Amino acid sequence: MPAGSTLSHEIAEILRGEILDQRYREGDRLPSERAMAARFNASRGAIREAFSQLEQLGIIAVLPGGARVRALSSASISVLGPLMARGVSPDLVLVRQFLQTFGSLAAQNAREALACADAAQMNCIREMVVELDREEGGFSVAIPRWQRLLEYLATIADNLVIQLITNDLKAQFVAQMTALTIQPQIDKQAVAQALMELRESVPDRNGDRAAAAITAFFDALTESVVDACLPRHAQRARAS
Amino acid sequence: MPAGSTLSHEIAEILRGEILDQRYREGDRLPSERAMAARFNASRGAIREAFSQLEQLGIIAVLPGGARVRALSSASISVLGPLMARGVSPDLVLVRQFLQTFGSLAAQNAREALACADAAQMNCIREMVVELDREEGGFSVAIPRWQRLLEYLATIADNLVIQLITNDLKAQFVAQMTALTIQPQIDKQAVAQALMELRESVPDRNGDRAAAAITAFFDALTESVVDACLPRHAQRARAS
DNA sequence: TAACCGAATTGGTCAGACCAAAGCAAGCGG
DNA sequence: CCGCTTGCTTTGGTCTGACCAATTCGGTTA
Repeated sequence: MPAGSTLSHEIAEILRGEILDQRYREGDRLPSERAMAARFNASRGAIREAFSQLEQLGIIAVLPGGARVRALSSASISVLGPLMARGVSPDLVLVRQFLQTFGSLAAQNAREALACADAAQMNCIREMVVELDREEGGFSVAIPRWQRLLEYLATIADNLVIQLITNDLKAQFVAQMTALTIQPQIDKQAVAQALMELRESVPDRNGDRAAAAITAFFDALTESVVDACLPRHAQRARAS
Repeated sequence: MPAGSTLSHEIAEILRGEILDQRYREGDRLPSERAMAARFNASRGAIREAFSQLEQLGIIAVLPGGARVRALSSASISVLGPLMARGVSPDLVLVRQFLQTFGSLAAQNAREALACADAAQMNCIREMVVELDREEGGFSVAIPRWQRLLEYLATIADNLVIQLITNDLKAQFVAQMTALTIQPQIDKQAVAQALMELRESVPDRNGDRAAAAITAFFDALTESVVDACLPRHAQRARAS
């Protein structure tokens, strides 16, 4: 995981940025390994390792005759982080898409969790939902509680596919968000509504309804986060 | 994407299999690069490239002192394919999880698509839904139609995050499924129900309901596929 | 027993070399 | 003038052997 610790990682990082910035267009042939070695004052081995990483990222295809830039749409999730971080501030469209997607997966986790939780786990869920209802503290207090609930639901659902995806997504996204230090003004009414639905759906083991509640929560969260980001974008536009 | 074309890819593939088969336990140190080079009768460079691929896969961490096996839960999505294919037939739990997850993402696409489609696109969607309702042909005719609809919804939603995820998922999964040649007996009543909900929700632009319909479809699909796989598992158990 | 130190090991990088395949341009024949 | 073949050049894939810094590990010492 240490990104820029070794030379080959650093080189890969630089090239990744250049490719995501469209400095090489899709289908273009990258400069040869030897040329890259000369450019970065490195050995061919280091370049090859960097290329190998970019290949795993899905943004280049290295084949005899030259390495070629692939379409962004065929890349791996791991490009999302760099992609979001490309500009001065994260791309709002991507932020929205990320939160919505994350919400869908969380909702699915809830669905599965309610379908397979045992009595003790159901109790625990109910307690966490009640806990969520206590209103003291604002955004910074409520969010960690939601996180705990969602993580617990994920534990119960035990869906490896979702877990692997959210791993990747978190790795790509959390760094961006924590660096933002924004203060979202979340729509309390919408959250209260979602919470009520959640509280009612849990005892009934109504997975679909719980999923809908979590989706509603993420809808509200998405809007608030995007809104909170907007001023920064205006700021950036002014600066440039 | 050529998997076993080069030596380093082949080595990576072998080692990946051994790691996923738990031949090295989590946290274990892998044999050194030099030892691997001796084992595979290859150069250290080739081994290093193979290790680099496994590192990008998230199943090992290579750091000074030795390469260590990481927890499966911290791996990348790309291990799902090899993981499912490990046994003689795909792991049913993973198949179920995969389909459910895929369904969630498809449902989210539908939600977003209905929220942002223009008039022409709405028309197109409506037509495709009607097309779906024509009952001639069985599973093998209906599925491609659903695929087209879902893909079209994905095009309209234009959610890059979901697209990248489904890219990975498809790449991991499709190979497994097509190799199965199973004949799922899908619950026609459930599908009809979902279809009706879909048909009603589209004109209203009711994204939530459309999403629910698609989720319901995938629930039915999941059950039918898993059921269709069961005999094979029994067969496998008998054989071993 | 516990802290310490040094030798062996390990990953990271470099240099130079060879091969097979792909790319390319000049030259040939039509 | 066009099209094809030839042959040179470039490119990726691999190998060898070497050096460095950091980690590991075993034996020694307090």
